[in-house]
Amino acid sequence: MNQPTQTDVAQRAGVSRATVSYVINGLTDGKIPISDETRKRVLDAIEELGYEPDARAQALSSGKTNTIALIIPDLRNPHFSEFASGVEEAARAADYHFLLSSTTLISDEYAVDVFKDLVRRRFDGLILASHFILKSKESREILARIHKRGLPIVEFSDINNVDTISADYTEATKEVISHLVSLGHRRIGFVYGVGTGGYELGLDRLSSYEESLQAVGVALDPGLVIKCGPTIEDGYQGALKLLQRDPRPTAIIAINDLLAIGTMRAAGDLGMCIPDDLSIIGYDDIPMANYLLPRLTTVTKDTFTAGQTAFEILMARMQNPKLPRQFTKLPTKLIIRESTGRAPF
Amino acid sequence: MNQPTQTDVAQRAGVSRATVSYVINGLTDGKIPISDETRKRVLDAIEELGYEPDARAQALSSGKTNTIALIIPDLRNPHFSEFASGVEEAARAADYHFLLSSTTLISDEYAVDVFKDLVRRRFDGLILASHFILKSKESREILARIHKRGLPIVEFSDINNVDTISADYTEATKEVISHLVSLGHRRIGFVYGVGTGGYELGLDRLSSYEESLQAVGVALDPGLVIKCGPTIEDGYQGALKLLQRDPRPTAIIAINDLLAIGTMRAAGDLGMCIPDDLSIIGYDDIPMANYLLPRLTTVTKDTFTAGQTAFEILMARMQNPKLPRQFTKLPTKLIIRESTGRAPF
DNA sequence: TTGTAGGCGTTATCAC
DNA sequence: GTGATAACGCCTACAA
Repeated sequence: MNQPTQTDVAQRAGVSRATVSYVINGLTDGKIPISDETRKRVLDAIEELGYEPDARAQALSSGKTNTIALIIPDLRNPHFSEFASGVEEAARAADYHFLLSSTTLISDEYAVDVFKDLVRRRFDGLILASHFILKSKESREILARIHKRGLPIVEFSDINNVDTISADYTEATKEVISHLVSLGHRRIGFVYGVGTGGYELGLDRLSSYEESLQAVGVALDPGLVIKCGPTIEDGYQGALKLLQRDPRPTAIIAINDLLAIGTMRAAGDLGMCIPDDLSIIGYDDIPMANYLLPRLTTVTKDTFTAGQTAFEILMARMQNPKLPRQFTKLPTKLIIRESTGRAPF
Repeated sequence: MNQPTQTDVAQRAGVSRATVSYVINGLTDGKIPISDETRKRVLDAIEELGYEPDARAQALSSGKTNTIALIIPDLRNPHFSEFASGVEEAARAADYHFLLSSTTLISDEYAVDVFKDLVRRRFDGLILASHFILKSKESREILARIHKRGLPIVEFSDINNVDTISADYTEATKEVISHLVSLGHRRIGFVYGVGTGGYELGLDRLSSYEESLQAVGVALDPGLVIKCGPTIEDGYQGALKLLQRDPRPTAIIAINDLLAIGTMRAAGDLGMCIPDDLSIIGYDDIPMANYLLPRLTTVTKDTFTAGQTAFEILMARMQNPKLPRQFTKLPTKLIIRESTGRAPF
């Protein structure tokens, strides 16, 4: 691409390069050392040439990249694309460039590549929604290094010594359990996912599940907990296994809505009716959840807003690196819809 | 962020900056003018410092950004995130950086901003899956300008004089219609979306719908065609309207699976059973389509692969700008699942 | 085999 | 008010 440069603009306007630079970003200061006539000539030249400043050169020269990076595990999971949209819009509103990468559910080396690639582009702040990449020693090192250099980071979990934003599922999961128990459920299955590198997702929800169950005096049955992969199909397979046990669970909790959808399908394939034969609950409240047949009971956390919030925390840290470490807990709430009902027997 | 620089590496290894540069990218040539001993010293220094070259400086200096950009309308539509994933993986495999932006379903000015932002970062090639932004005169100008400068572009439609990749829905839509007609349907509704700036999506499918219908001798009824927005909720509302007509359609075609899901929900809310009371067909075959209750009959086009293909076309163009203009038609296919059945009356 | 020097498009610091 | 000039981090002849 051969975009026009400042020099082109300067020539066309018959001024020096520095003057062009002043016109472009000098007016932010109260001091405006440029005559109106000159300024107009420059602006006209910019307009005619379709000049846009080269952000790379600006960054190089000024030391400010004006860029934040976001790493998510999978672009195709609505939960994360929702989150990413929130971050993107907030970043753009604050005039930040936005680099989005997904580690995808491939391999650990892939994640390391993604990380390195990002580091090469340089950025002023990082939002990390991928626990995955922390599994590999190499990426942990990269992360530790940039963190030590003072690069602001907001993380979605609690692994490193950085600002943290996470959903607090404790209360909501307690609600989930008491909702189910009050409907007569006692055998409550749990489906959770494993990502790349064996990192387990939803352990927070799992422990809440166990605690809440014990709190209401229901004995734990390890056979009711299924660990599977992160895709819908994985959820489907996991639920299938769970439902073929005897006695089978009368309700299943899945750690996200995708897995819950797989679970719904599994129930359907076994000829069960939701919620009459089986109650199902997910987490995330993806937009689609409210349009499924039946509408999915789920735990919401307004993921789009979470993305915006993550950016705000990052922004605060970038502006003031000395801020004490921030822990942000997002509120979650059980949304009771149509996929839960009385226990069948 | 204060990453170490080439200079740091050079000092630590006790060599000049140029030598470091050679070690980093000189070995790709057959010519390796560096002694093994020196090379090792340099590589060690890189390792110890955790040095990663600054891609911006590299780009500035070499003139090659090694970056492609992708613009999609909405990150939250599984169809596009699928496509984006395909592009991202292909790009990464080819060692290209990848800039993803979504114009989101907001405003036209927003889209222009996105576009300008991208131009500032400079890139070697562009994949444009957002017709939206072409609606605004300003963005058309930007696009025309960078195109005139010889920047390779692959587009998802046929608007400009660039390489094009698009799905050919003609055959598949013909299949859709004959499938429905053979099941006894005569009143077949059609739900399509309108994006930002009034740009109409799915006009190709609409005209195929009309032609195919006439070809089998079914009279067109404009009242059976509903134009709505692009979200699930829009599809829901649109279908609701359609279904409250008298006589109501016995089948509905939605131009994408999201709208189809909204349609399914609308039917559900009106107490209709799918497919006994109403048949529904979508387009895109998003992963979820095969897990819905009932499984959605849809027209597939392997969107992930489409993303990879788009990148390959772009790559070919970048390597050889003189290539004749490429038109790539993606094959589509009707996948009959459970959401279509005999007409009820 | 290695080092020197100029340039990529900016910004920022000086003089004029 | 405006115009040189030195960085920024890297690449690439060309010289040593």
